[in-house]
Amino acid sequence: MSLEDTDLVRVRALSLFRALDSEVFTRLMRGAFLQRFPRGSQLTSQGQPDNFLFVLLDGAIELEGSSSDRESTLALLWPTATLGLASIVLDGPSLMSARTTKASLILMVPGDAFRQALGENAALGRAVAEELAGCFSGAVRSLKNCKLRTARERLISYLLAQYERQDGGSIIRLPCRKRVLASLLGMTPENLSRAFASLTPHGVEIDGATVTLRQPDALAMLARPDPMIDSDVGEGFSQAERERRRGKRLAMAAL
Amino acid sequence: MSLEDTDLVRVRALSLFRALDSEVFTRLMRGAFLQRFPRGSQLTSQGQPDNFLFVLLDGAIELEGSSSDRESTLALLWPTATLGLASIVLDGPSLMSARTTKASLILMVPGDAFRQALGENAALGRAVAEELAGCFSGAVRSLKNCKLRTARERLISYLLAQYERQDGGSIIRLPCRKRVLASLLGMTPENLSRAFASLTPHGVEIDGATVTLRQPDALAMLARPDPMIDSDVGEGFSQAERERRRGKRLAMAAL
DNA sequence: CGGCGAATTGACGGACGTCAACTGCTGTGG
DNA sequence: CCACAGCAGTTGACGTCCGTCAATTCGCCG
Repeated sequence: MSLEDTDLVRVRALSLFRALDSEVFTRLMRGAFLQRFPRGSQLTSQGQPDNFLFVLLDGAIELEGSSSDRESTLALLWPTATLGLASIVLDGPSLMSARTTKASLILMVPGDAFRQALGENAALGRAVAEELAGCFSGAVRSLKNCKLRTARERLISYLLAQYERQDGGSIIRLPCRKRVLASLLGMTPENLSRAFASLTPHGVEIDGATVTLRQPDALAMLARPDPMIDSDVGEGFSQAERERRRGKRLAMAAL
Repeated sequence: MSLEDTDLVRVRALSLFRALDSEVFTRLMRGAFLQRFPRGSQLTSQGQPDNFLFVLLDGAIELEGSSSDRESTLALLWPTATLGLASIVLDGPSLMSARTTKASLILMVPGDAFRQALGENAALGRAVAEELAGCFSGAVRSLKNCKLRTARERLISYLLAQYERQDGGSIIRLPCRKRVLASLLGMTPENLSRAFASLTPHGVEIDGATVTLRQPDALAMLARPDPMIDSDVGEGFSQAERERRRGKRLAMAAL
């Protein structure tokens, strides 16, 4: 599939590419192409070489780590996130396995062209550095989330973070199946179910993927949300994606 | 304290600075200075602004995360590691608290000068991107270590990683107090003590900070070490530091 | 309508944290 | 130089959190 203008504009607006000269940008995009993937497509496999930088334009991606037959969801990606930047920069193996959880539209940028441009262009270098610093920051927050909180606290913090982020008052739509959420939060589906049940006395009502928080303040007392952890935990490591959300919040605030 | 030539040579050899023009390097170093810190000095505090890039030339640093009166050691840094790169690049708050665990010699590079040079110099941009990609990779490995293994498996993997890394045959010297190691591995000191005890039937002998592995192969069966996790887990997120170790291993292999 | 997977619920067990007591080391000051 | 305070480490008893296994229900899609 060729690059349509509307898609190109969206890519151009990403923090990774925004500061680039038109000439460098077009050179990068010359080798790039758009691809549609059905739900469940494996994009990368942990430990395998990674030859493309992915930009998720539409759909959803699950990042998963595995070791000796155990698996865990490490993050979920939404538009407009990037994937694989660290592997491309280091020319090393993929850190995580990635697979689409919805039919997705993905821009694929060849890694070698990207690496070459990186060595030649200071603006790209800076943008990549900022993006990777954001990835690192996200991973450190996930690590703290995992080491400093119990499973129940992680669930509460997750719900409160979604509550802050989504606009619909005290009503939240879970963005993924519960078993995926459980893995993301580092627990079993059974335990997630019980944790949800234990929150009903605190004003949490669950109906399928719809969760209503009747007493968010009471929940905050149970988990002590922490801005140095909760901004965007487990919601992908991509700075571009964070920016998109920040922009959305600002746009809403302006109304 | 002023920059001595011998120290300057060590800094110049770091992957972060190696590819730089002499002119850019000297400009960066013009505002930099060396400082000695006694054991226990607080270098950064989680959430506080971070105005220096630290380069640990001598000593040791513990990185710690905290949230609502709980604390956890996230990594240990040895020479020649860098600290604070992500915060400097993003001009944001410190992600973790850092404090020296030994008397330390540290090069402090002003953050604003560094940020400015980053925007102007492609070689620096690339070096920073690589360093941060390494940091991200390290953090992701720590996250997998935490989510995919039990406490006992983390200990075994840690011992095996140290065993691979240190030269002294099957004898390991723990690089930190056991309570710090426990926190790094995500367990309590009591539990670490019990985990050690449970390994004696498998050829692990403990004498203070000295650990002897009589049957490393048997240990590997108990934990299934994984190269996509274990390279340098919890041993700092700095690429420069990893390189130093790789160099050491290569130098040893050459003997 | 039938089957499959997601989600829930219960019973059970294991891993790990907490509390307390005890030991040994270390550094410090009389 | 030694006494002693204080902390690191170990060990035991106990409780809690959470994983495992199994049974059941529900919704979805063939």
